[in-house]
Amino acid sequence: MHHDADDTTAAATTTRPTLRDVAVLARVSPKTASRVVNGEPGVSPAKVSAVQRAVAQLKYRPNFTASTLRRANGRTAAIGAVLEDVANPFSSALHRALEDVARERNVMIFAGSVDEDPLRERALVQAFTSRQADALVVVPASADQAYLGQEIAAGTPVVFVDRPPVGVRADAVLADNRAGAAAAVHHLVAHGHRDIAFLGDLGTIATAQQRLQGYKEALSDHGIRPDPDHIAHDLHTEDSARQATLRLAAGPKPPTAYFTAQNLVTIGAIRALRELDHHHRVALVGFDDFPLADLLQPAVTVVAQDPFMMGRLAAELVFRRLDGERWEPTVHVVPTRLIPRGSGETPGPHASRP
Amino acid sequence: MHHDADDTTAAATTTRPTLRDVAVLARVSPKTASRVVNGEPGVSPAKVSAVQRAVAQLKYRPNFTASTLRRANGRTAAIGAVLEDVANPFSSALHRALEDVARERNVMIFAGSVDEDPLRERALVQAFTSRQADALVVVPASADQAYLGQEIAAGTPVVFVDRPPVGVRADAVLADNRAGAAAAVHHLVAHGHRDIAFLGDLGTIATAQQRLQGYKEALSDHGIRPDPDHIAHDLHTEDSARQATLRLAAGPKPPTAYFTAQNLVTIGAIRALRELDHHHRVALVGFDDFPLADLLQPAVTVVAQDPFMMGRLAAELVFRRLDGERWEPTVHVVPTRLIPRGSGETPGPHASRP
DNA sequence: AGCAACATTGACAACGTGGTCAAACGTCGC
DNA sequence: GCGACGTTTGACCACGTTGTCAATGTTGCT
Repeated sequence: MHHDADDTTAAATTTRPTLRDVAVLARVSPKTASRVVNGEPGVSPAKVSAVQRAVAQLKYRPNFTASTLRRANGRTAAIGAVLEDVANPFSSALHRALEDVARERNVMIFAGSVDEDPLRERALVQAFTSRQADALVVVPASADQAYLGQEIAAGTPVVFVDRPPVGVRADAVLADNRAGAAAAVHHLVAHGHRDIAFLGDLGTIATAQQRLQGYKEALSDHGIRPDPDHIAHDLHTEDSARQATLRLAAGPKPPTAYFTAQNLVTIGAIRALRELDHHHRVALVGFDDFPLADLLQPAVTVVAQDPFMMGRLAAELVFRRLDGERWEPTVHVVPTRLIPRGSGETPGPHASRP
Repeated sequence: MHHDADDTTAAATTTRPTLRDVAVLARVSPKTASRVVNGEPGVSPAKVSAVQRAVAQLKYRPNFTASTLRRANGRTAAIGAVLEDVANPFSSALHRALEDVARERNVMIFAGSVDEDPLRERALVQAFTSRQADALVVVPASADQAYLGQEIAAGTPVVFVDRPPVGVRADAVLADNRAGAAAAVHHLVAHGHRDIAFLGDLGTIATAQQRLQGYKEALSDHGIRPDPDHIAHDLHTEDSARQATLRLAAGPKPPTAYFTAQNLVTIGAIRALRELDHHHRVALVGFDDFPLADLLQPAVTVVAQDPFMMGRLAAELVFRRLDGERWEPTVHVVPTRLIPRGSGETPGPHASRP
């Protein structure tokens, strides 16, 4: 007997029963016990039930990690998600979408927050790979992900989400940031605005750059030269966005419209406009939708991404690769959708019908 | 040589290098390679650097799961979080707090969503334990968690969060639902309300029951008999809350104030009151804070929980147990805080100063 | 020189499981 | 009664790693 036979009161620290214990109790070999536990055919009914009784009696649960070590494919049925911040709505929607697809295949998710720290990104990737995650889904924060090259070469599916890979070839699922930003600007111009401010996240983030590019291109489509004084970068918190907005609004020639290129930036700008009581005369379009945007006054016009769709797509790419499908790394662009709700339709000085 | 020597182009499917490969390349025994990788003392500088060179050349990464299997304590440095829904703000704040504490100890988090499905809860617990999670943090959805008894007896720390354990003794971190709900009702009464509706989540959820209890107790403290027609249960979506609110407001004697006992319920009620244009004459206090509550008009008075604190506390309990500390299972109650913002201060018919 | 004390190293086994393969058993046909 | 065949079973080892312990090499001391 491996365990102290103490059926009534559990000992202070009982060690978990193993397949050996089951085998001993059922008077079969460990291998036969293994067969029964895994439902393999070719075991006599008598032994099957003996093993099942032993399993029930000992409350045996297989050690999946040990089994992984031994099994042919070596899959851990876990995938790692390297996210920006598990608590932010975009990341957590992504996370949930991954989970929903993974759940169908009994695959679990490891998730971690990077907080835009490249070192943290590497640490997480390292932690997930050393735990033998079957695949990685990464929202990169670093400038270069060449360090992932060996993982990808070793056959681990890696899918980038929201931001393209740099220094390595891999699948990517990206929002159409340029087009979305351009759509926002076209929308504002169509409502009579020409002095449109750009408030953006950290310049190091690829999506921030693309949104700025879309903004500039759309302006130039209308023959408008962007005013450098109306462009604010590196706003990574609500409050820095708020202060930038206050600064712009207090300037010599305040913008009549704002394109806020990220979630928190949008909210910070709204706070500032409220404080100034400008929120009903200045237009605003935000990039990325957020809960309750439709309940604010005015309701907030946004360029919505679809994080849920992006996560689902990323997960599907992961599983197709895990299923053995092969293809050249591809970028999948998920379109954005402009949702007019009010704040983006405030007429500007050049509105056709004033 | 274990690997095909192909340094320039990676083969289609290279197998990951193992400690054996490192040892062979460095011309040492696997054990010595292991010592170097783990920074153990007592290895000559020459071999240390030989092994380090081999590690770098092969880009060797330890297989943490194999190491776990062999090591004395058998820790996987991962804990499982059984949450309501990784994408909802309460769960994801909890998740983030767990991560922040765990990160200091290089422990990763497995997270999964239960969606109030008891079967899913068991499946997740099973998945985490079969992957040898060192500990579990559980927001239970089932009626009875006796099935966790063996895990706890086997020494796996299990901490319940938000909802108390049933059928098993374990640490729990709970919000003070009763007191919080009572505070909301006292607040509304103090502002002149007596017809206060209760809108609650699924009656199966312990917190919903406790909030209802706090509501009733507070009313009776003021000598008010709760009106059964003003109590609505089992509102688990925004829209069901919205419809319930519309129903109540259309009733013969509509309430002058609402206590909405959960996040989505609060938002659904707000939508309904907006539709009816009652939002400025009816009072509302919600249980659980949410982003932008202060930006709505009126800003929403809430009884705020502190999910971040709850997660942090739960994680600390987990790690103290993992560090070998022992104590009787304890319930930790985290206080709530009423944040007056406007919607809860709308004066009622019995306001002292009309 | 001789021996003890210490530092370094590797052989071996084991963690819990499953793949491989041969042994043991029964069954059938002739 | 014998060989061929199919079914059931377990012995053995390996997955990648590390704990144990003995073997080897080195140093210092008398």
